[in-house]
Amino acid sequence: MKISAQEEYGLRALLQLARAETQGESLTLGRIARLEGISTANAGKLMWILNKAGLVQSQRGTKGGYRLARPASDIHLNEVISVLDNERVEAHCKSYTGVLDSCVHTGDCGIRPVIVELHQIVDNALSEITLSQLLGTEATVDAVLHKIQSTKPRAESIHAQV
Amino acid sequence: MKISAQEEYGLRALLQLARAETQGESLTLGRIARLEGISTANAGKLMWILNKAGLVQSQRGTKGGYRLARPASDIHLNEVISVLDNERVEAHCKSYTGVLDSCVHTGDCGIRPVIVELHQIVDNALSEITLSQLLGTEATVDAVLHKIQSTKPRAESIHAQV
DNA sequence: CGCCATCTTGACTTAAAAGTAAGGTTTCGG
DNA sequence: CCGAAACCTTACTTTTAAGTCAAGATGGCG
Repeated sequence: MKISAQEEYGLRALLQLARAETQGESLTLGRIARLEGISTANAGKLMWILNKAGLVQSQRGTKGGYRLARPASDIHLNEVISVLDNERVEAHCKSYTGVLDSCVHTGDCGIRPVIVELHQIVDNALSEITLSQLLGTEATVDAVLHKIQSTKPRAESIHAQV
Repeated sequence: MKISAQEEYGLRALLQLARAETQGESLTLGRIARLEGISTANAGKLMWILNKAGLVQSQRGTKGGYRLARPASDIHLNEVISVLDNERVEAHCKSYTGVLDSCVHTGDCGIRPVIVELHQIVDNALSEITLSQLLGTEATVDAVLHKIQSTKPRAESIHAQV
């Protein structure tokens, strides 16, 4: 049970956009990538998904970039996670045929209800948080960029462990 | 944000063991594999992890098999998930150096607290469920096995989608 | 003792996610 | 109308998780 890389980067990217929005700015891919600490190619893929899902709007050409498609106060985290949750696979039981309730364990499976409930709990918790609510503790785009630039490079492949 | 295959199979395997326990039985790898609809090789790997973590006890040789290391009423789902959560990677931010609080976004990152809180919510929810609580709605081992055997084979690679 | 059933262990293969690269398209500004 | 800035799209590579295989170790039972 963990958050995927796309989910985490997507949340943070949207938060950066929300922050930029308060200053009437949009953010280019390169800028988002630097803010996130990922490659522009990777950021491009991410933003394309968010764009397709209608969470952000893109503007091509000079002076282009991304901005939120809706007010930050109207974007709830559960929607973001839902969009980025890779293919939304939620159960792995190989005895499941793809048709709801047609798992051979149906009726005998005490685990599936737990998974469903778990998903609802997470969704409820995230649905109560909007991007604008997270803005309070955030620094400005420029401050973050400056901090990142003044930090020495490090390996890309290190993951946070708890 | 999804449950991994190991987590799901592990939960169900432990539930099968809890059910067997009520009849004073232990379960062999082959039996667990059939109950789960996975290969014995895969089940072996899974059970070895649970064994190493002290959740189950194994007995080799004739009349061997697995049984719960503790009463089902004493095994909470959060412990199971924790053991099976692959390497327990919980954040993907590549600007994170592996030392707690040393992410370049620290202090500017509004997302990490959300992830931490989310994890706690899930853990709390799971910590209130024990294996024995799930037993109520379960059929007997024999009933499940019979049902599985009477079901036609199907592709292994189909995943549940919601 | 010796054999069989069973778990153990590590190496290997396959499948999925993450990340990269490159060429194409659109827009703006001169 | 041209060129640079910026996004779009597809294909490819790398990494990680999932699943398989086979040889080894262990315990029970005749």
